Amino acid sequence: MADQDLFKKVLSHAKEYGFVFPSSEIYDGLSAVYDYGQQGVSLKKNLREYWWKAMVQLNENIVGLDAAILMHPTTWKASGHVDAFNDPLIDNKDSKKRYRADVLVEDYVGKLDTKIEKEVKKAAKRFGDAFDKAQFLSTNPRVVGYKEKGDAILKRLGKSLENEDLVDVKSLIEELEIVCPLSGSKNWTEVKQFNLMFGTKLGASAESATELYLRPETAQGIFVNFLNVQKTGRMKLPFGIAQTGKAFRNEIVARQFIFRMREFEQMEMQYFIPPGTQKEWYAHWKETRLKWHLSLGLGADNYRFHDHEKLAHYADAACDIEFRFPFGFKELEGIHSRTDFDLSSHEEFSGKKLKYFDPERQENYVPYVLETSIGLDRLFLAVFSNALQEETLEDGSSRTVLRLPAVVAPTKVAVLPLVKKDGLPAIAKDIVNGLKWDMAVAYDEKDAVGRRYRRQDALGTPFCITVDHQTLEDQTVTLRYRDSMAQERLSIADAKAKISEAVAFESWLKGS
RNA sequence: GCGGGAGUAGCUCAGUUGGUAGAGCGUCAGCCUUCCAAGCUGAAUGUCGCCGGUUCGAACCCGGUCUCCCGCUCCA
Repeated sequence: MADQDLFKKVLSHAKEYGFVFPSSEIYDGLSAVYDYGQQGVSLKKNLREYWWKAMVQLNENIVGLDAAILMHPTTWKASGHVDAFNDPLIDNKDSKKRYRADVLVEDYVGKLDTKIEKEVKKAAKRFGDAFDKAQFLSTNPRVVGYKEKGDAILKRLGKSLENEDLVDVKSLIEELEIVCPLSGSKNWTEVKQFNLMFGTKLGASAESATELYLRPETAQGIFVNFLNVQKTGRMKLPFGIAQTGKAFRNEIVARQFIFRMREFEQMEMQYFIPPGTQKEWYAHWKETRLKWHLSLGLGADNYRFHDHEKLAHYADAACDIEFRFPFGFKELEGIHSRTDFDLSSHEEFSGKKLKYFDPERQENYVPYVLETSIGLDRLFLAVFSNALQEETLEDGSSRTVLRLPAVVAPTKVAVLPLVKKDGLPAIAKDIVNGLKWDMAVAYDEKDAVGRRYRRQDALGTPFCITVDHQTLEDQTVTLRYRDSMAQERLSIADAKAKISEAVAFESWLKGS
């Protein structure tokens, strides 16, 4: 299937079988916001659990946390988001290209610097060995003029940005006669401020209200609780804090179904380590996280690492684990070596010490942080789109099957009476009642059994148990496998044991 | 935000030069059926994305708007 067709199929299957719906659809939906339906909520919950168990349950030194979405506004100054998530943007009306207004001005100043360098080169050639660069820079009138002009521009830009005086930024661009690099045109729109963080207010009345943000990442909730957890949990470095939860970004363009949403769920683990050990822990978590992904069985070929060339302000190393989505390789999880940037910054802004006393080193220090951060919705999309297959059978007919990893499938087994009479439904319902304490189970008696199998295939149910007339005599049932369509006859207890083993967390994660 | 494409039943789509909407699959009820969809009978479901305009009359023409897909742009 062509990628484009596959993606369309993913969208309609997700809708048709109750996995994902557009948000508030009866009102035409809300751009880049989606709801998870009766099937999707289970798949999503199971994926979250699969991650949580691998992180928290299996690691003595990793503990959980559920921080609030709303945080003290200074948090986002300390984290750098207030600066980094606010971009003044300007469009060129002729080329239709959008630029960051401050970058345009900075590039202009960069050109002045280039001119200065040219003058220096020229002079150096002219004067030879007698050339004194420092003196030349401070005395040559042309060079001094460039330097002063550049400094004045940057100073004015800085001031305008600080005062959020976007009109002056526009004036600056006009006065400097900056042209669009592409079209050469000076036909600019107004400068607009784009804030990637959602704002809201704490307090009912307008006068007394405090401006708040919906968190753009869950990580900061972990950092501000670092000492709380470390002290009350008696944690020793290295240790980790894991958290899943919603984050919000007011993306200018949000696209590709649930891949980039304005409201999304992150699963993050911040690992606190002694300074100087970040390289080895970075390597460790890269390997560990890839293994975890591979344990889901979506195929090793569908993953790759992408190392970041350009590093964010907080990182000294960073990479993504990318997955082959229907629209190409895209980021699924990020692994960042965040240094001590966040904790140090929170120390500075809060005035509180966020240090750890290392009994081995006999010293106090701000720990370094190694972050793993995965988008749950992206993981959902990866698993779902990979699982959806249109299969041609030996007899030439086709079936739609959702080959979800059994450990995360919304329903583990469907119990089906072969026919809707002769007491078979009653037995099937007894089996359902016996199984439902241990696993998610469905019951269906409508239509021919073959059709019911196909319905379960489309929902990703890995097993079906069928009750027939022989069951009345010897208590055996048919266990039917989603992936192979094979069947085998066994006792109810044996069927249950087989299914339990096949859907067990341990069966999937152990050894990976 | 710009450009291109699209929006008709749960899903995929048809709908003639403008004359009050259809198919296939699915769903529901019943029949028939002893293990892999597409057997029989019957039924439900649409303000034709939304608002406005032109017209005697609009799913169709015009304007606006919302949403989705693709390409730019953006994504510390």
